[in-house]
Amino acid sequence: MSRSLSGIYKRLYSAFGPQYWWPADSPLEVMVGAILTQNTNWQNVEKAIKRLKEEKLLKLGRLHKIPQHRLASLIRPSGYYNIKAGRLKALFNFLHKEYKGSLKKLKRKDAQSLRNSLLAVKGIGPETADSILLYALNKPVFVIDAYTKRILSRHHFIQRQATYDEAQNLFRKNLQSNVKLFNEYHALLVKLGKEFCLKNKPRCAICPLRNI
DNA sequence: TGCCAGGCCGGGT
DNA sequence: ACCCGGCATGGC
Repeated sequence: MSRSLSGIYKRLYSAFGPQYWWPADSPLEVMVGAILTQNTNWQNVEKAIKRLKEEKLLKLGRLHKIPQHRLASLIRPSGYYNIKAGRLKALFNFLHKEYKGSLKKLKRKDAQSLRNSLLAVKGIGPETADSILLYALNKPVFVIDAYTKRILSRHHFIQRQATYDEAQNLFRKNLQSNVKLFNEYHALLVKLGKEFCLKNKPRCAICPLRNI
């Protein structure tokens, strides 16, 4: 039974319980965090977001106005700060221009066309786009990240070199399309990955999924 | 101490 | 269509 994706979900949920993702106070904060966490430890992202909050800057109007170099210095703890400041600016520009900062207008669009628009923003790739769709806009889209791929491949659900779309299709075809499920499942996979499925530990004797 | 973290882009084959 | 170097800080 655990050798199915829904069985694995049940096992993970039993082991770890709800993860309460995404840790943020607003959809905008989710979007900012989604870019800041690109190839970056979440702890560092928290430091950067804390600095933005201290300056009361987590509002689209303010973020859209501040100079990029100032934004870069504020998000410094998250690493790649010059690159990320540019990517954030591209996102803010998109939100401001296309939707005048209106979350309602954004959410009205269907997931597919929204995904395409997000992917057209420089600095937003498939994982960042899907994180925004799922965790900021509550669209039923499964997020694939490095942990998810590593876990799936180590348990022989996909090849090690499988593409993003291949991994995503696996979930899409084997699970009900459900925002709450996709939210919790991906969060649980990250939790598992951080604790038991590290890059430099190819075999893990105590993985909660070991006997699937 | 060196390795790694909730990716993505641009240039080269 | 892949493959690779670059981007950078902070924790263990």
